[in-house]
Amino acid sequence: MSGFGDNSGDTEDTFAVSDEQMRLADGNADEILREGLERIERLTEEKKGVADDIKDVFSELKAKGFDTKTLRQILRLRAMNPDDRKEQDMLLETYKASLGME
Amino acid sequence: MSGFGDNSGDTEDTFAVSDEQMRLADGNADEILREGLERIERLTEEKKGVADDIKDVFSELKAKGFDTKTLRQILRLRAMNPDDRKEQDMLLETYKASLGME
Amino acid sequence: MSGFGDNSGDTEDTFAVSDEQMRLADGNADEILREGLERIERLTEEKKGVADDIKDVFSELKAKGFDTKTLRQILRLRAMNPDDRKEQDMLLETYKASLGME
Amino acid sequence: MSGFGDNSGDTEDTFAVSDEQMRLADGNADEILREGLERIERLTEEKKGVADDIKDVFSELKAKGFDTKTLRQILRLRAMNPDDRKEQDMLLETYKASLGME
DNA sequence: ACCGTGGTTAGCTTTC
DNA sequence: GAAAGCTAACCACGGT
Repeated sequence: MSGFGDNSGDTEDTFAVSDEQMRLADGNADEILREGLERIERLTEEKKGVADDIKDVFSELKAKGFDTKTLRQILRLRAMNPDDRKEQDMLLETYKASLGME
Repeated sequence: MSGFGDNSGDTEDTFAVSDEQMRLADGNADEILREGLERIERLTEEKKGVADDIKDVFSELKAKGFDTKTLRQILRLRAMNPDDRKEQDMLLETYKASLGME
Repeated sequence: MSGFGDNSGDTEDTFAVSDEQMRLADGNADEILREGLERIERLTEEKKGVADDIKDVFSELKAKGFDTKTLRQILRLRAMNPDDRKEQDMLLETYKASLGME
Repeated sequence: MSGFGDNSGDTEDTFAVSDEQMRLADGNADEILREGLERIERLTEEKKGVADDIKDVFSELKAKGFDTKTLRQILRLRAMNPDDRKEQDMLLETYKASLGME
Protein backbone atom coordinates (compact mmCIF):
# COMPACT_ATOMS: atom_id res chain seq x y z
CA MET A 1 0.00 0.00 0.00
CA SER A 2 1.30 3.42 -0.83
CA GLY A 3 0.32 6.62 0.83
CA PHE A 4 -1.56 8.04 -2.05
CA GLY A 5 -0.89 9.41 -5.47
CA ASP A 6 2.84 9.13 -5.24
CA ASN A 7 4.77 7.51 -7.99
CA SER A 8 6.59 5.00 -5.90
CA GLY A 9 5.84 1.35 -6.50
CA ASP A 10 5.94 1.56 -10.27
CA THR A 11 3.54 -1.08 -11.53
CA GLU A 12 5.14 -1.52 -14.92
CA ASP A 13 7.62 -4.03 -13.61
CA THR A 14 9.91 -3.88 -16.59
CA PHE A 15 12.29 -5.84 -14.47
CA ALA A 16 10.75 -8.43 -12.28
CA VAL A 17 11.51 -8.00 -8.59
CA SER A 18 10.55 -10.41 -5.88
CA ASP A 19 8.29 -9.27 -3.07
CA GLU A 20 11.17 -9.74 -0.74
CA GLN A 21 13.36 -7.45 -2.74
CA MET A 22 10.70 -4.79 -2.64
CA ARG A 23 10.30 -5.13 1.07
CA LEU A 24 14.00 -4.74 1.60
CA ALA A 25 14.44 -1.78 -0.67
CA ASP A 26 11.55 -0.76 1.38
CA GLY A 27 8.82 -0.23 -1.05
CA ASN A 28 6.98 -1.44 1.95
CA ALA A 29 4.76 1.48 2.68
CA ASP A 30 3.01 -0.42 5.45
CA GLU A 31 6.25 -0.56 7.32
CA ILE A 32 6.93 3.13 6.83
CA LEU A 33 3.48 3.90 8.12
CA ARG A 34 3.79 1.63 11.12
CA GLU A 35 7.17 2.93 12.11
CA GLY A 36 6.20 6.53 11.64
CA LEU A 37 3.18 6.10 13.85
CA GLU A 38 5.18 4.35 16.51
CA ARG A 39 7.74 7.10 16.56
CA ILE A 40 5.00 9.66 16.94
CA GLU A 41 3.45 7.67 19.72
CA ARG A 42 6.73 7.41 21.57
CA LEU A 43 7.42 11.12 21.18
CA THR A 44 3.91 11.97 22.28
CA GLU A 45 4.41 9.94 25.40
CA GLU A 46 7.61 11.80 26.05
CA LYS A 47 5.92 15.13 25.51
CA LYS A 48 3.22 14.18 27.93
CA GLY A 49 5.86 13.36 30.51
CA VAL A 50 7.43 16.78 30.22
CA ALA A 51 4.02 18.42 30.43
CA ASP A 52 3.42 16.57 33.67
CA ASP A 53 6.72 17.78 35.04
CA ILE A 54 5.71 21.33 34.28
CA LYS A 55 2.41 20.79 36.02
CA ASP A 56 4.29 19.51 39.07
CA VAL A 57 6.39 22.64 39.31
CA PHE A 58 3.26 24.76 39.14
CA SER A 59 1.73 22.68 41.91
CA GLU A 60 4.77 23.14 44.13
CA LEU A 61 4.72 26.88 43.61
CA LYS A 62 1.01 26.97 44.28
CA ALA A 63 1.53 25.02 47.50
CA LYS A 64 4.04 27.68 48.52
CA GLY A 65 1.45 30.38 48.11
CA PHE A 66 1.99 31.58 44.56
CA ASP A 67 -0.90 32.31 42.26
CA THR A 68 -0.78 30.16 39.16
CA LYS A 69 -2.54 32.56 36.89
CA THR A 70 -0.14 35.35 37.75
CA LEU A 71 2.81 33.03 37.31
CA ARG A 72 1.64 32.35 33.80
CA GLN A 73 1.44 36.06 33.12
CA ILE A 74 5.00 36.45 34.31
CA LEU A 75 6.16 33.64 32.07
CA ARG A 76 4.47 35.23 29.11
CA LEU A 77 6.19 38.55 29.83
CA ARG A 78 9.58 36.90 30.24
CA ALA A 79 9.13 35.04 26.98
CA MET A 80 8.60 38.22 25.01
CA ASN A 81 11.29 40.16 23.29
CA PRO A 82 11.87 43.22 25.51
CA ASP A 83 11.31 45.61 22.65
CA ASP A 84 8.08 43.98 21.57
CA ARG A 85 7.04 43.98 25.17
CA LYS A 86 7.60 47.72 25.45
CA GLU A 87 5.86 48.36 22.17
CA GLN A 88 2.88 46.25 23.15
CA ASP A 89 2.63 47.90 26.51
CA MET A 90 2.75 51.37 25.04
CA LEU A 91 0.01 50.51 22.61
CA LEU A 92 -2.11 49.16 25.42
CA GLU A 93 -1.66 52.33 27.43
CA THR A 94 -2.60 54.42 24.43
CA TYR A 95 -5.83 52.53 23.94
CA LYS A 96 -6.61 52.68 27.63
CA ALA A 97 -6.10 56.42 27.62
CA SER A 98 -8.30 56.65 24.58
CA LEU A 99 -11.05 54.93 26.49
CA GLY A 100 -10.59 56.79 29.71
CA MET A 101 -9.49 53.69 31.58
CA GLU A 102 -7.46 54.84 34.55
CA MET B 1 8.34 38.35 49.64
CA SER B 2 6.15 35.38 50.22
CA GLY B 3 3.71 33.92 47.78
CA PHE B 4 0.63 34.88 49.65
CA GLY B 5 -0.77 34.50 53.10
CA ASP B 6 1.38 31.58 54.01
CA ASN B 7 3.17 31.51 57.32
CA SER B 8 6.56 30.61 55.99
CA GLY B 9 9.35 33.04 56.66
CA ASP B 10 8.58 33.36 60.34
CA THR B 11 9.42 36.89 61.38
CA GLU B 12 9.67 36.21 65.09
CA ASP B 13 13.25 35.11 64.93
CA THR B 14 13.31 33.64 68.36
CA PHE B 15 16.61 32.16 67.37
CA ALA B 16 18.76 34.47 65.34
CA VAL B 17 19.67 33.12 61.92
CA SER B 18 22.02 34.74 59.51
CA ASP B 19 20.73 35.80 56.10
CA GLU B 20 22.89 33.18 54.58
CA GLN B 21 21.33 30.51 56.74
CA MET B 22 17.88 31.62 55.69
CA ARG B 23 18.82 31.61 52.06
CA LEU B 24 20.16 28.13 52.35
CA ALA B 25 17.28 26.74 54.33
CA ASP B 26 15.42 28.58 51.71
CA GLY B 27 13.26 31.06 53.44
CA ASN B 28 13.95 33.15 50.43
CA ALA B 29 10.71 33.17 48.55
CA ASP B 30 12.16 35.25 45.75
CA GLU B 31 14.61 32.51 45.11
CA ILE B 32 11.93 29.86 45.13
CA LEU B 33 9.96 31.86 42.62
CA ARG B 34 12.91 32.49 40.37
CA GLU B 35 14.03 28.89 40.37
CA GLY B 36 10.55 27.57 39.81
CA LEU B 37 10.07 29.80 36.81
CA GLU B 38 13.41 28.83 35.37
CA ARG B 39 12.62 25.15 35.72
CA ILE B 40 9.34 25.71 33.96
CA GLU B 41 11.05 27.64 31.20
CA ARG B 42 13.60 24.90 30.71
CA LEU B 43 10.93 22.21 30.61
CA THR B 44 8.83 24.25 28.22
CA GLU B 45 11.81 24.50 25.91
CA GLU B 46 12.22 20.76 26.08
CA LYS B 47 8.58 20.18 25.38
CA LYS B 48 8.77 22.43 22.36
CA GLY B 49 11.68 20.37 21.08
CA VAL B 50 9.71 17.16 21.28
CA ALA B 51 6.73 18.81 19.61
CA ASP B 52 8.99 19.79 16.74
CA ASP B 53 10.23 16.23 16.42
CA ILE B 54 6.65 15.05 16.14
CA LYS B 55 5.97 17.63 13.48
CA ASP B 56 8.96 16.37 11.56
CA VAL B 57 7.69 12.82 11.51
CA PHE B 58 4.34 14.01 10.22
CA SER B 59 6.11 15.94 7.50
CA GLU B 60 8.08 12.90 6.43
CA LEU B 61 4.97 10.79 6.25
CA LYS B 62 3.18 13.49 4.33
CA ALA B 63 6.06 13.67 1.87
CA LYS B 64 5.65 9.94 1.37
CA GLY B 65 2.04 10.41 0.39
CA PHE B 66 0.17 9.89 3.61
CA ASP B 67 -2.70 12.10 4.59
CA THR B 68 -2.00 13.89 7.86
CA LYS B 69 -5.58 14.21 8.93
CA THR B 70 -6.20 10.52 8.52
CA LEU B 71 -2.99 9.71 10.33
CA ARG B 72 -4.25 11.67 13.30
CA GLN B 73 -7.48 9.72 13.21
CA ILE B 74 -5.53 6.49 13.28
CA LEU B 75 -3.48 7.69 16.22
CA ARG B 76 -6.63 8.57 18.10
CA LEU B 77 -8.06 5.11 17.45
CA ARG B 78 -4.87 3.38 18.52
CA ALA B 79 -4.77 5.44 21.68
CA MET B 80 -8.18 4.22 22.75
CA ASN B 81 -8.75 1.27 24.95
CA PRO B 82 -10.01 -1.46 22.58
CA ASP B 83 -13.08 -2.11 24.67
CA ASP B 84 -14.02 1.54 24.86
CA ARG B 85 -13.41 1.77 21.17
CA LYS B 86 -15.83 -1.10 20.50
CA GLU B 87 -18.40 0.34 22.85
CA GLN B 88 -18.13 3.76 21.31
CA ASP B 89 -18.36 2.40 17.82
CA MET B 90 -21.43 0.35 18.62
CA LEU B 91 -23.15 3.34 20.10
CA LEU B 92 -22.32 5.38 17.05
CA GLU B 93 -23.80 2.74 14.78
CA THR B 94 -26.95 2.67 16.87
CA TYR B 95 -27.43 6.39 16.57
CA LYS B 96 -26.70 6.32 12.88
CA ALA B 97 -29.30 3.63 12.38
CA SER B 98 -31.71 5.68 14.41
CA LEU B 99 -31.24 8.55 12.04
CA GLY B 100 -31.29 6.53 8.89
CA MET B 101 -27.69 7.27 8.07
CA GLU B 102 -26.43 4.51 5.88
CA MET C 1 -34.37 3.07 19.77
CA SER C 2 -33.93 4.68 23.10
CA GLY C 3 -31.06 6.70 24.33
CA PHE C 4 -29.80 4.08 26.65
CA GLY C 5 -31.26 1.51 28.91
CA ASP C 6 -34.46 3.32 29.65
CA ASN C 7 -37.69 1.48 29.24
CA SER C 8 -39.64 4.16 27.46
CA GLY C 9 -41.23 3.18 24.21
CA ASP C 10 -42.70 0.00 25.62
CA THR C 11 -43.28 -2.36 22.74
CA GLU C 12 -45.76 -4.64 24.44
CA ASP C 13 -48.68 -2.46 23.51
CA THR C 14 -51.17 -3.94 25.92
CA PHE C 15 -53.43 -1.17 24.79
CA ALA C 16 -53.14 -0.47 21.14
CA VAL C 17 -52.01 3.01 20.34
CA SER C 18 -51.70 4.45 16.92
CA ASP C 19 -48.30 5.50 15.66
CA GLU C 20 -49.53 9.02 15.72
CA GLN C 21 -50.42 8.79 19.39
CA MET C 22 -46.99 7.47 20.17
CA ARG C 23 -45.36 10.18 18.20
CA LEU C 24 -47.35 12.80 20.03
CA ALA C 25 -46.79 11.45 23.50
CA ASP C 26 -43.40 11.17 22.13
CA GLY C 27 -42.14 7.85 23.22
CA ASN C 28 -40.34 7.99 19.98
CA ALA C 29 -36.71 8.31 20.95
CA ASP C 30 -35.61 8.52 17.35
CA GLU C 31 -37.67 11.60 16.99
CA ILE C 32 -36.24 13.14 20.13
CA LEU C 33 -32.77 12.48 18.84
CA ARG C 34 -33.45 13.86 15.41
CA GLU C 35 -35.08 17.01 16.70
CA GLY C 36 -32.41 17.60 19.29
CA LEU C 37 -29.70 17.35 16.69
CA GLU C 38 -31.52 19.66 14.35
CA ARG C 39 -31.96 22.25 17.06
CA ILE C 40 -28.27 22.05 17.83
CA GLU C 41 -27.41 22.39 14.18
CA ARG C 42 -29.63 25.44 13.82
CA LEU C 43 -28.16 27.06 16.92
CA THR C 44 -24.65 26.25 15.80
CA GLU C 45 -25.35 27.97 12.52
CA GLU C 46 -26.60 30.98 14.42
CA LYS C 47 -23.56 31.02 16.65
CA LYS C 48 -21.32 30.89 13.65
CA GLY C 49 -23.13 33.87 12.22
CA VAL C 50 -22.52 35.93 15.32
CA ALA C 51 -18.88 34.86 15.39
CA ASP C 52 -18.55 36.10 11.83
CA ASP C 53 -20.06 39.43 12.82
CA ILE C 54 -17.48 39.77 15.55
CA LYS C 55 -14.73 38.97 13.11
CA ASP C 56 -16.06 41.68 10.83
CA VAL C 57 -15.85 44.32 13.52
CA PHE C 58 -12.29 43.31 14.28
CA SER C 59 -11.47 43.60 10.59
CA GLU C 60 -12.95 47.06 10.39
CA LEU C 61 -10.97 48.21 13.37
CA LYS C 62 -7.84 46.67 11.96
CA ALA C 63 -8.41 48.46 8.67
CA LYS C 64 -8.60 51.68 10.66
CA GLY C 65 -5.21 51.03 12.13
CA PHE C 66 -5.96 49.30 15.40
CA ASP C 67 -3.95 46.36 16.57
CA THR C 68 -6.13 43.30 17.03
CA LYS C 69 -4.05 41.70 19.73
CA THR C 70 -4.15 44.82 21.86
CA LEU C 71 -7.86 45.17 21.28
CA ARG C 72 -8.32 41.72 22.73
CA GLN C 73 -6.32 42.69 25.76
CA ILE C 74 -8.53 45.71 26.26
CA LEU C 75 -11.64 43.57 25.99
CA ARG C 76 -10.26 41.19 28.59
CA LEU C 77 -9.57 44.05 30.94
CA ARG C 78 -13.01 45.57 30.46
CA ALA C 79 -14.60 42.19 31.11
CA MET C 80 -12.97 41.87 34.49
CA ASN C 81 -14.45 42.97 37.74
CA PRO C 82 -12.57 46.18 38.67
CA ASP C 83 -11.61 44.83 42.07
CA ASP C 84 -10.30 41.58 40.68
CA ARG C 85 -8.44 43.57 38.10
CA LYS C 86 -6.77 45.68 40.76
CA GLU C 87 -5.96 42.62 42.82
CA GLN C 88 -4.51 40.79 39.88
CA ASP C 89 -2.46 43.76 38.83
CA MET C 90 -1.05 44.24 42.30
CA LEU C 91 -0.03 40.61 42.47
CA LEU C 92 1.67 40.86 39.11
CA GLU C 93 3.62 43.90 40.23
CA THR C 94 4.68 42.10 43.39
CA TYR C 95 6.05 39.16 41.43
CA LYS C 96 7.75 41.44 38.97
CA ALA C 97 9.44 43.29 41.81
CA SER C 98 10.43 39.98 43.28
CA LEU C 99 12.16 39.09 40.06
CA GLY C 100 13.72 42.45 39.47
CA MET C 101 11.65 43.11 36.35
CA GLU C 102 11.48 46.82 35.88
CA MET D 1 -5.88 59.23 18.84
CA SER D 2 -5.40 57.20 15.75
CA GLY D 3 -4.99 53.49 15.52
CA PHE D 4 -1.47 53.49 14.29
CA GLY D 5 0.54 54.76 11.40
CA ASP D 6 -2.38 56.12 9.49
CA ASN D 7 -2.40 59.69 8.39
CA SER D 8 -5.61 60.73 10.06
CA GLY D 9 -5.40 63.31 12.77
CA ASP D 10 -3.22 65.64 10.76
CA THR D 11 -1.41 67.86 13.19
CA GLU D 12 -0.54 70.57 10.70
CA ASP D 13 -3.92 72.20 10.96
CA THR D 14 -3.45 74.34 7.92
CA PHE D 15 -7.15 75.01 8.09
CA ALA D 16 -8.51 75.33 11.56
CA VAL D 17 -11.33 72.94 12.35
CA SER D 18 -13.29 72.93 15.55
CA ASP D 19 -13.19 69.83 17.68
CA GLU D 20 -16.85 69.42 17.03
CA GLN D 21 -16.33 69.41 13.30
CA MET D 22 -13.71 66.72 13.65
CA ARG D 23 -15.94 64.65 15.82
CA LEU D 24 -18.75 64.88 13.33
CA ALA D 25 -16.68 64.10 10.27
CA ASP D 26 -15.63 61.46 12.62
CA GLY D 27 -11.94 61.83 12.61
CA ASN D 28 -12.58 60.88 16.17
CA ALA D 29 -10.71 57.66 16.46
CA ASP D 30 -11.53 57.35 20.13
CA GLU D 31 -15.16 57.15 19.22
CA ILE D 32 -14.52 54.55 16.55
CA LEU D 33 -12.61 52.49 19.05
CA ARG D 34 -15.20 52.79 21.77
CA GLU D 35 -18.07 51.91 19.49
CA GLY D 36 -16.24 49.02 17.92
CA LEU D 37 -15.48 47.52 21.30
CA GLU D 38 -19.02 47.95 22.44
CA ARG D 39 -20.35 46.23 19.37
CA ILE D 40 -17.98 43.36 19.96
CA GLU D 41 -19.02 43.14 23.56
CA ARG D 42 -22.67 43.07 22.64
CA LEU D 43 -22.10 40.40 20.00
CA THR D 44 -20.01 38.36 22.37
CA GLU D 45 -22.83 38.44 24.86
CA GLU D 46 -25.18 37.24 22.17
CA LYS D 47 -22.85 34.49 21.15
CA LYS D 48 -22.59 33.35 24.72
CA GLY D 49 -26.38 33.17 24.88
CA VAL D 50 -26.56 30.90 21.87
CA ALA D 51 -23.77 28.74 23.25
CA ASP D 52 -25.78 28.32 26.43
CA ASP D 53 -28.82 27.28 24.41
CA ILE D 54 -26.76 24.63 22.70
CA LYS D 55 -25.50 23.40 26.02
CA ASP D 56 -29.09 23.13 27.22
CA VAL D 57 -30.10 20.92 24.33
CA PHE D 58 -27.16 18.64 25.01
CA SER D 59 -28.19 18.45 28.64
CA GLU D 60 -31.74 17.49 27.72
CA LEU D 61 -30.53 14.78 25.40
CA LYS D 62 -28.12 13.52 28.01
CA ALA D 63 -30.95 13.42 30.58
CA LYS D 64 -32.89 11.28 28.11
CA GLY D 65 -30.09 8.77 27.97
CA PHE D 66 -28.03 9.86 25.00
CA ASP D 67 -24.28 9.89 25.12
CA THR D 68 -22.90 13.37 24.53
CA LYS D 69 -19.65 12.29 23.03
CA THR D 70 -21.37 10.12 20.46
CA LEU D 71 -23.83 12.89 19.69
CA ARG D 72 -20.91 15.13 18.83
CA GLN D 73 -19.51 12.48 16.52
CA ILE D 74 -22.84 12.27 14.76
CA LEU D 75 -22.97 16.02 14.36
CA ARG D 76 -19.50 16.00 12.88
CA LEU D 77 -20.50 13.33 10.39
CA ARG D 78 -23.67 15.16 9.41
CA ALA D 79 -21.72 18.36 8.93
CA MET D 80 -19.39 16.78 6.41
CA ASN D 81 -19.92 16.82 2.73
CA PRO D 82 -21.06 13.26 1.91
CA ASP D 83 -18.38 12.84 -0.73
CA ASP D 84 -15.60 14.05 1.52
CA ARG D 85 -16.97 11.81 4.19
CA LYS D 86 -16.79 8.80 1.90
CA GLU D 87 -13.32 9.71 0.75
CA GLN D 88 -12.08 10.22 4.26
CA ASP D 89 -13.61 7.00 5.42
CA MET D 90 -12.09 5.03 2.60
CA LEU D 91 -8.67 6.41 3.36
CA LEU D 92 -9.09 5.54 7.00
CA GLU D 93 -10.03 1.99 6.14
CA THR D 94 -7.01 1.68 3.89
CA TYR D 95 -4.66 2.75 6.64
CA LYS D 96 -6.37 0.50 9.13
CA ALA D 97 -5.96 -2.45 6.78
CA SER D 98 -2.37 -1.47 6.31
CA LEU D 99 -1.86 -1.71 10.04
CA GLY D 100 -3.85 -4.84 10.57
CA MET D 101 -6.49 -3.09 12.61
CA GLU D 102 -9.64 -5.06 12.37
C1' DA E 1 3.58 37.24 -0.68
C1' DC E 2 -0.27 37.91 2.21
C1' DC E 3 -4.67 37.11 3.87
C1' DG E 4 -8.02 34.14 5.51
C1' DT E 5 -9.17 29.63 7.21
C1' DG E 6 -8.98 25.36 9.81
C1' DG E 7 -6.98 22.60 13.02
C1' DT E 8 -4.31 22.04 17.21
C1' DT E 9 -2.99 23.20 21.66
C1' DA E 10 -3.20 25.58 25.93
C1' DG E 11 -5.94 27.72 29.53
C1' DC E 12 -9.93 28.50 32.19
C1' DT E 13 -14.31 26.78 34.12
C1' DT E 14 -17.27 23.64 35.93
C1' DT E 15 -18.52 19.24 37.51
C1' DC E 16 -17.98 14.98 40.05
C1' DG F 1 -8.67 18.02 43.73
C1' DA F 2 -8.95 15.66 39.48
C1' DA F 3 -11.12 15.28 35.04
C1' DA F 4 -13.72 16.92 31.23
C1' DG F 5 -15.74 20.45 28.22
C1' DC F 6 -15.63 24.87 26.35
C1' DT F 7 -13.25 28.93 24.80
C1' DA F 8 -9.64 31.50 23.01
C1' DA F 9 -4.91 31.88 21.04
C1' DC F 10 -1.66 30.04 17.97
C1' DC F 11 0.17 28.09 13.78
C1' DA F 12 0.65 26.13 9.61
C1' DC F 13 -1.57 25.50 5.26
C1' DG F 14 -3.92 26.74 0.90
C1' DG F 15 -5.90 30.23 -1.92
C1' DT F 16 -5.78 34.61 -4.18
